[in-house]
Amino acid sequence: MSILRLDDFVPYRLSYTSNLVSEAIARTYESLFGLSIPEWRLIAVIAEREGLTQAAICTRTGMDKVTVSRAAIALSTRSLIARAPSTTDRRSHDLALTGEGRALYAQVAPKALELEKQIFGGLGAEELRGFVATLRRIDAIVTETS
Amino acid sequence: MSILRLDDFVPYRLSYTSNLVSEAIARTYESLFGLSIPEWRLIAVIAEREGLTQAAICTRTGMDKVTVSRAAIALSTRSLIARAPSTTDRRSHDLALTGEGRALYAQVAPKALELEKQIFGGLGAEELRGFVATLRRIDAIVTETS
DNA sequence: GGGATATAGTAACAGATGAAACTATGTCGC
DNA sequence: GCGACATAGTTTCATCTGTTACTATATCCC
Repeated sequence: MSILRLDDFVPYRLSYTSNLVSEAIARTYESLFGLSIPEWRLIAVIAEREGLTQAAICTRTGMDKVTVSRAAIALSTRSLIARAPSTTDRRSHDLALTGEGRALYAQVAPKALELEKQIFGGLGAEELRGFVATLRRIDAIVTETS
Repeated sequence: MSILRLDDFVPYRLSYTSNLVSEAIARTYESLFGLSIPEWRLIAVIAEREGLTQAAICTRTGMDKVTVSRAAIALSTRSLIARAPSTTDRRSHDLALTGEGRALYAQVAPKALELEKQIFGGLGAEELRGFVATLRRIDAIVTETS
């Protein structure tokens, strides 16, 4: 680690692999369901927990509020989510899946898990657990550093 | 891995962490040296091996040829790299660092290693080795799959 | 309760990114 | 050696992304 070879430079490797995976997944979501990655993420988090506001989604997922806003508008236009003005704070909207949205989720979720398995299933269970644990540790380091 | 929670979804975790790291690094390169990530990568690979063509850089780094072209033009404009028309193929240019480019590299490289250490040094040596090995394994899986 | 400040969300702008079209050169097969 | 196809690199364009500015509502504190 004391001389610089780009090919061994960890930030580079991380970005490289992440792009590879993201591209593969984005292509699939786009072609099968017409969803961008942010849109898919919104659907996924809302499915887990109805009634989230956009701001809540931002803090949960680290997405930018503009990205979330755009995704929410797009999904709402396609009637996949409903936006009810929050009763307690009229600035925010509570987001929920519509019937249509839930139906789509029921299709996307298994496909997502299948993709995950296709890509990461080749790793041993132990290796995968360690990998994800390391990712979370890196998150913590970067977050507290900056 | 059989029910979908976004927070445990590996492609999501990977992308999340990679973005965190990339942003931190991009900020540093930009503010200290006025370099974008693609520009920095070009400098790094050319420093390792003078005389690469743009196409060679594309295959090595997985960057898009347009990205490489733009970075090469920008670096050339700043006189950080020189582009000599290849003697064997007049379509391609052999890229090399100028004195100025080498001087910049001499500043950037230690900073890059320092950043790497700051972020990844907190992991155990064994953990880090395993992490990078897993990244490479994922590359192989995704590449052969698609 | 009313002015200063913060927050939710959107809009407008600016920069980055990649696909597709294009130019110039090279290679192959005949 | 010449027509067909491939490759290096740039330009164009359409899209995505984030920063900044703005509107509307909420909160704080005197």
